[in-house]
Amino acid sequence: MRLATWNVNSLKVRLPQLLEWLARQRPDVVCLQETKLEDAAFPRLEMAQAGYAACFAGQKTYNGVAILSRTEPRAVSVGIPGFQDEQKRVIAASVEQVRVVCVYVPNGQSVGSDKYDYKLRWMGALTAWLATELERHPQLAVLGDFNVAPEEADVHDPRLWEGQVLFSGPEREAFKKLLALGFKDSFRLFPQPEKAFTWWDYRMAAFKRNLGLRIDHILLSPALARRCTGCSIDVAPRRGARPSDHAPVIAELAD
DNA sequence: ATGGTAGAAACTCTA
Repeated sequence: MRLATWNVNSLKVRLPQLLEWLARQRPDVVCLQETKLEDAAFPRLEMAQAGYAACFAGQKTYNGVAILSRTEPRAVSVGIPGFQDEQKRVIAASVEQVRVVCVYVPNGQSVGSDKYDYKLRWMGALTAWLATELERHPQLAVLGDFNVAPEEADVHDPRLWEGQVLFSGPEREAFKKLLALGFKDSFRLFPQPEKAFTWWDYRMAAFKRNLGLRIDHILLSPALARRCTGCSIDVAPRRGARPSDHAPVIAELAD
């Protein structure tokens, strides 16, 4: 089973790129973030024609998450239970025997801002919820844009980013607490090239200079981590015309 | 010293 995540930064704009990428990579499950679409505008038909069922939770202008899957997603749930949030950032569904959680963690804007506090509260609520989900669903995968670079190796210039949003101590600690539940960062289960990133700012020719961060992750429960045979970042879509600022990440699970 | 770019929407906010 091939599991993927991609922050598309507007599904409306990125639909042609997504369709081309689906045809090339043939993933079984794809978690999308920043769809920026109300549910009525979700391109259900185009997805069906590409061979994918979909569940989605969107809103106008900002946020919005979706799960595409080759087979019909079951037991779909939206949001973090008990955590009041107007922003559409979480959708979960069962696909075959795997419980899939798609997350779009708040960006946080800048350290000390209201949005940063919201990000840390949000990550705390996510962690508490996932602790219970792990017990309910041993085969659990959490995929998405976490807006946190966990380690120095995940940042093009750790000294420059020290203490900055996406790499600050409290954010990295919050991410560590998530891993402490038992999840594995699938990317780090395997040898990887140096300076492997999933996001590059649109500005200052950051992609061309590979000034990126690895903030999109595929976390696997212990049972799924044992089945994982590979994880990689596909930078090809970031090179193309009118790209998202994020590249997709793909993990492979043995049957 | 607050730029640089992209997206959505509406003359600004978010990332």
